[in-house]
Amino acid sequence: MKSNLTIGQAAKKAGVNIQTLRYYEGRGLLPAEARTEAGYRLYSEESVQRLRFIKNAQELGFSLSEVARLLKLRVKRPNQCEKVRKEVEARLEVVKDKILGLRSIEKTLENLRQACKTRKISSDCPILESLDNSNIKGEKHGKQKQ
Amino acid sequence: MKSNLTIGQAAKKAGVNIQTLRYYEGRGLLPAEARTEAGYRLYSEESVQRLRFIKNAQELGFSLSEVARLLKLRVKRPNQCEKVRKEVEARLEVVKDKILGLRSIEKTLENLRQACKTRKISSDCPILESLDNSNIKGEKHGKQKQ
DNA sequence: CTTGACTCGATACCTAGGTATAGGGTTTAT
DNA sequence: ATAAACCCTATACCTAGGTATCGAGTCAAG
Repeated sequence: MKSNLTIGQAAKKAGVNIQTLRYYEGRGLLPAEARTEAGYRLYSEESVQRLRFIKNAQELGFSLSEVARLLKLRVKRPNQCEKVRKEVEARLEVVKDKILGLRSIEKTLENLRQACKTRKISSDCPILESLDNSNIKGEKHGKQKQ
Repeated sequence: MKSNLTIGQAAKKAGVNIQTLRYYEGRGLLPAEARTEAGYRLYSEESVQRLRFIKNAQELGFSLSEVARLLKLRVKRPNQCEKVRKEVEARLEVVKDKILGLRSIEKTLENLRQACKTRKISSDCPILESLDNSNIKGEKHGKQKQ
């Protein structure tokens, strides 16, 4: 189905503000698709899906420009494969780093939950143990000495 | 060790701007600890650890107020256990949701990488398949209105 | 055919999270 | 003992990501 929603309907379906759609269009995150005779924007289901993707990705710590990079990923012509593959690898690394960071927090929280059950006092801040100095992530911007 | 760093040293160690430390202090993310006679702030290793935690957590999509909630988690007195445990559960749920979202993107990217290798054309945007309606969690998106 | 809801583009405004600057005191190395 | 390099508070400014408003056109219902 190619539902052809008005901007208001699309916004409602995606759970965002109308102005946000126009803003995203300006930023190239949402294609400037069809219009009615009168110039009203028309949206498809895919646009709604895109909106939801954008919102979800933002919650995962991606900026709008990072989201744009993710949305651009696709193999349009076979000879571009290598270029796309490289970009996919790069995005994948970022995603995997984030997962590691979250896993680390998750583990700490689970330990803390356990500590709660056994009523063990934690004098210092346990959450600091996750994501600490031993920072999992790439560290390509240089480290510092102690 | 209680290294007692100046604000500049602490900032450098954590890889952030000096003003950021003062800003965080204002927001209650960083304790307003000791000062020298002249009123210079002094920081411990733990403050540096805190700064790094904050920065990492931001990359994972936590706002500063969410970071504050994470940093407050600890069992101070045994009779507060239940309250803490509840908050831990809540944070844990958020973290697990984020992990699911990222896993979904990860999987899609890995499929795409595979598709690259076999030079398979993807006419529509594959990344949209992740995080879509498949958004496992409880739909807290309630708002709009122009 | 009018009225209310909706849309348009353009512009102004807002919040979060910083970053820079000004004016003044402190510490340190020369 | 003086200049460079820090630090202080306070205030101004900046970017990202929207959100609200304005005047004007459009559409659907009565």
